[in-house]
Amino acid sequence: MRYEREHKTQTRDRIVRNTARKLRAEGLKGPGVASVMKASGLTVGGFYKHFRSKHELFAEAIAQAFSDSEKVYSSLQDVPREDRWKEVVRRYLSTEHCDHPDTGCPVAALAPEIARAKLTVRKQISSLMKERVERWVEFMPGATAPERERNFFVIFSAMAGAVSIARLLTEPAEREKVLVSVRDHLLHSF
Amino acid sequence: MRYEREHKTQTRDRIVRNTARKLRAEGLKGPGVASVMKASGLTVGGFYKHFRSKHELFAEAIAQAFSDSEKVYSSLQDVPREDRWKEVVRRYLSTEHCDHPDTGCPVAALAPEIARAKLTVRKQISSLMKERVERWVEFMPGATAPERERNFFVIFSAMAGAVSIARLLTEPAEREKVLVSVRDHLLHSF
DNA sequence: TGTACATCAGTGAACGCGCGTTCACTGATGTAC
DNA sequence: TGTACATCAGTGAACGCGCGTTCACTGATGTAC
Repeated sequence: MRYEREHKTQTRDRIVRNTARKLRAEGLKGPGVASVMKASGLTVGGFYKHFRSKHELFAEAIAQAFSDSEKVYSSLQDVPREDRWKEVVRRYLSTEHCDHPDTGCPVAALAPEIARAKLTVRKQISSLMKERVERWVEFMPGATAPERERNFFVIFSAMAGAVSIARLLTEPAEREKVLVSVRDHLLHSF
Repeated sequence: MRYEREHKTQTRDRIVRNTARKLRAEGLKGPGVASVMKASGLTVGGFYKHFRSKHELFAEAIAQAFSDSEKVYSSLQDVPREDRWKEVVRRYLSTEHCDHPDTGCPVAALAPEIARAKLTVRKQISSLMKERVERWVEFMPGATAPERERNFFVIFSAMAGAVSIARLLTEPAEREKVLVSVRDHLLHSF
């Protein structure tokens, strides 16, 4: 079977996207090569036609997870500029997000594992984080730019922490209590 | 060689403590049986004289990590009751804590991985978390008990999130900015 | 008091399994003649 | 127009290594006689 021009690129992209989800669901040491290929309807052997190594794929997949989670950004066009951060807080601290790590924020799902990764991966993520800060800071509450940056760190830390903690609790009522407490606090203190 | 009465218990305890540190440093899938035995000056073979399986040890070690991190509690006797939570915030968000995951808070070091663990482990951690809440709530800021509980969730989420995020950044100045921003915010908004 | 035996924490080699990687092969389609 | 060959994404078996677990063995000391 011979394929159309774009076929290989599309397959590669599909593998990266599926891996981005699997990593958030199963952790950095969760999915294996066979598993990510199967998730894309392929078999192990073909893997090295697309990637030099498992690490190459994983690095791309983490980056993909970061840009996935930037999609919220574009879906916020209708919301007034000054209310956008509140909408982000509501969505980030929703039961929906808490229950679906695989399509959610990679920081809440993977931060400690990324912190232990090789320096090259960490550097890459560090700069993705920097980009994220720059993109979001303008929507944050606060009178001056440095103040908005500090508030970004506070809001983002509180949200990521809350979701990480909620996810390790087993009782839905407890999980909800954490999410709601932090959500209410953030929405009322800026 | 035959050993004194307490020898075996002490050895077992030493393995658990070393594993508690290794898990926070290397993650739940980091250290192997050989590695934790070596860290205690022993060889692989003896492992199953102390534990039924690697999972049994790991479950105990996570619990150990939780009770390790409760030691802060007892070192706070000199601090006036109403200032204790501030001292906890300062220590939790210190460079010292950020740079030493292995002796630090297991939530900041392992939360997402624990969230993915087997239900039995998660249930155990869930109840350890509940105990932690109960122990700390009385020192939290707030007029009423429910308010103090909500504030505990906010403060703890923000601290754990900040340290997790700081740890994945590569530049010390950036790490510090996150820690300081969150610390100042928490100390000034309750 | 002396000797043979039991005890048991710890050793180190071996086994089996999962996983990353390699490799010879497949087979449908485009191209050369 | 028809036929032989090249291409190349994908297949599936095999290899090697690490790791959890098992097991026969060690050797120092306590105990029985």
